[in-house]
Amino acid sequence: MTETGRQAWLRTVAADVARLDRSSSAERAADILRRSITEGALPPGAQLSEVELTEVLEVSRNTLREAFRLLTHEGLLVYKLHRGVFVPELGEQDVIDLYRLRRVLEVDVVRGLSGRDPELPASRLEPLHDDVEVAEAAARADRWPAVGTANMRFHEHLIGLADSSRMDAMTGRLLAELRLLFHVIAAPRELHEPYIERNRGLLELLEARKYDEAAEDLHQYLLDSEHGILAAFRDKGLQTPAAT
Amino acid sequence: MTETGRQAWLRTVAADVARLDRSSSAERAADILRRSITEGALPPGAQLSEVELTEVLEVSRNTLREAFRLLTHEGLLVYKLHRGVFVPELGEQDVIDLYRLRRVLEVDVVRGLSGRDPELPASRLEPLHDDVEVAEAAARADRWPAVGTANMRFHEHLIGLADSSRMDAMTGRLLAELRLLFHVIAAPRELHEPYIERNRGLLELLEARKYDEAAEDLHQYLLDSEHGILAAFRDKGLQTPAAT
DNA sequence: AGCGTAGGGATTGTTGAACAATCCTGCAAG
DNA sequence: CTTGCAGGATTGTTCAACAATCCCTACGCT
Repeated sequence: MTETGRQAWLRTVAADVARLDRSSSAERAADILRRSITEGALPPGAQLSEVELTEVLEVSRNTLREAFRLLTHEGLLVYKLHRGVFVPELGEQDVIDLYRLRRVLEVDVVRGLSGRDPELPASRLEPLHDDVEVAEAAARADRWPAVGTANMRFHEHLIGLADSSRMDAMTGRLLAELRLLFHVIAAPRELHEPYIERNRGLLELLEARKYDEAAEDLHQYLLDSEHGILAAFRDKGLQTPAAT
Repeated sequence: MTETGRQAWLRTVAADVARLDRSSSAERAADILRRSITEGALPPGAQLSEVELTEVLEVSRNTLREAFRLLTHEGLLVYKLHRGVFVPELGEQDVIDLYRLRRVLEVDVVRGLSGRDPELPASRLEPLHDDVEVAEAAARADRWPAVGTANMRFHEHLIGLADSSRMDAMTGRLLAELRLLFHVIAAPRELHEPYIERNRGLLELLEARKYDEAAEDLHQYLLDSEHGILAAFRDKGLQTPAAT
């Protein structure tokens, strides 16, 4: 095992320990709900009944409501007063909003890599490398939702290069909302396939330390991705839900 | 915290409880705590005891915990599992992190004003105009914390020009955290005074539709502000608290 | 003395029930 | 067809009790 490989393993273990350490019932319930939402089991617009979920998740209503609050903060649920919690229905306006923020944050991170005092160690790019390979393997197995997950993780790791905890938190939320959008699109292959190759290309630019070029590439990448999602939206005839 | 200091704070809260009759209990409790934190009555690092606050705020522990969650989402409190809630202690690293995000977001908003299809109506700048005048009036009355509040509102309204709900939410949180930092700085006048004039200057550039020039000005503005806060930090000998 | 460890006290985490407030549904009157 | 009004169901809020965990102190060991 290489030295960097060992460090990657240690990071994994440390992450697991941290996950066990923070085991509160509300967060466990939130984890389960988060997966149900991001994997599409709970479609946009669905209502989450309190009594029903207390039975399934085996937690009290108070704890469940705390889990709701956590997910509300992540943008995966919305409260409607005296009516309950729902999986949000995002529209074209949300796509535009989300991608504007993605472009601002991600492009700035890449551009900021050029002026670092200690130059970025090559080992920092390994998680990105792994994500690309996972995506390629999933594509060969025709598992397109897994490709989408790997692509998203690529962008999370990309933001992680900035060493900004607040950027990490914001990105986590943005990508969670983006995942909501993916589930209303019928063609996951057409949606995700082009970006496997583009992620690899971006990674190669980063490895070559051509940061400004990479930033320009990423900017166009995100514009294209936004355009693709908007086009899929219009094909499906989906409209922005009426604001309450 | 000294015993007399704590009692003084408790009296303040009790007065607030008597004055505020409206609104739900959880939000009312959150309102009182928010003011206590942003106005400095609860210093960074202070622990908020549940039983003590239930007595003072006259709510149940569950309701109080609900208020804690609301404030946690705003970045004004942090949870430590099985240890309680604390007012976060921010350090130099947080200043750098917060200002990096402020620069990225605010400068992008201003730069994005140039390419709008319907040009920005002059009326959209009115809130900014009001904020500047409020700050100037507060300065004449030597009310420097109020100057800081008005300056912050100026930047909130600036971000609001982008019509992005997600940027608004992020900015609200960033500025709340920033306010936490102000209270460990002894000289509010030196901290806030220079930016009254700079806000007016920035506003005039916006009114003249010189958006690129305004973006450049704002960029330097935020660099200077960051530098000032970091300098004040080092004068006080404050260090970044150890990460848990 | 120094170190590790077990117990006690205090604090937080979680639960279930109870009650109030609000929304939705269906029906009847105009 | 619209309006108004019960009735039932769901959410909003509170409370008190119990379980789990942490911190601190005192004890025993080397």
